[in-house]
Amino acid sequence: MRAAVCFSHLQLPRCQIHTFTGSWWEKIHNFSIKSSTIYSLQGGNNNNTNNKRWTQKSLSTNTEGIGKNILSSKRNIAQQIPDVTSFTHSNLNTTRVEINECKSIHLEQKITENKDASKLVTIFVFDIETTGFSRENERIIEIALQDLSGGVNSTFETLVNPDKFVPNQQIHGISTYMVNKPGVPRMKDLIPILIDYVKDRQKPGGQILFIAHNGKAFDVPFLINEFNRCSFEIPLYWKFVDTMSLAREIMKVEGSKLSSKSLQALREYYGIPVIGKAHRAMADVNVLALVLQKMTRDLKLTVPDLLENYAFTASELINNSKKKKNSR
DNA sequence: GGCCCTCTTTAGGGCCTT
Repeated sequence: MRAAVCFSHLQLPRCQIHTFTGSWWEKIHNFSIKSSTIYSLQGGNNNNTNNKRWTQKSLSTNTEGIGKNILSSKRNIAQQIPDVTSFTHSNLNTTRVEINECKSIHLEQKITENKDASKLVTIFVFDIETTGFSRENERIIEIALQDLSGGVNSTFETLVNPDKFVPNQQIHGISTYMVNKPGVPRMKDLIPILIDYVKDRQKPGGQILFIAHNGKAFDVPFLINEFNRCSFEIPLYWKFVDTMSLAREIMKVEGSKLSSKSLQALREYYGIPVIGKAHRAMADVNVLALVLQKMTRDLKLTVPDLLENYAFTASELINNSKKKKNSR
């Protein structure tokens, strides 16, 4: 089994990707707030509001450096950003001050929350290869995960013994001989290892987010079926995001030339070179990690945005499926 | 199978995943 399960050890090509992905959420986060207006208090004693000066900080330009400074320390906001406008407390009526105070609290809280939330979420891009499309009749034959935080052991990939003939070798290049042999783990043996691996990567008190392309319709239901077949349940705290939803949003953007929502079309759209053999799990994971970066940048999405607006759990998927079946 | 779009919603076709 050990021969087949592979954890990364900072091999050069992967390391390059991880270095890139390790910091890109922060860049996305910076981008998302760059057009915000931030109000902060400057000067005076904190107990004497009459001496305080309300300063409006516009972050609308050149965020590459500025945004990083903002995120690195809220206290640095006033020092790093040139004033656009400033006015004293005494020039404002009470209502205006209250509104500004609310804005200040809200925006600074949001920045802090986004930053903290991003740090607490372990994001895995993942992909599976299977013997076919039917989750009932087909089996997983390869799984790959990439923890976007990077670092040692940030990738996990393994072939899986399906105990059946592989009829679609022409798609992924995985033959019956490659997987139906000793040393290749079966799903029931692999699941506990996978759960432990994910748990090990989880930050204290943090969340787990899996991201897959067409995951809602294919990867996640397939995983659910395989877990059930092996008498396991997908942990309740695992959340999933389907990048197909993001691709649809990209297509709606005015002027978008994206004509298809397939992973290959997205790769070409963003000018990402082919990385390894398409339809091998880790190769597709590497591509999706880069595509995800581009899409979230274009849609100005933060990690909290993904969790709030796009994430779903396995149980939610199961319940929705049941409701739809009952309504037919 | 789920989702979206439309010549739709009491439906059907196409895309996407292997």
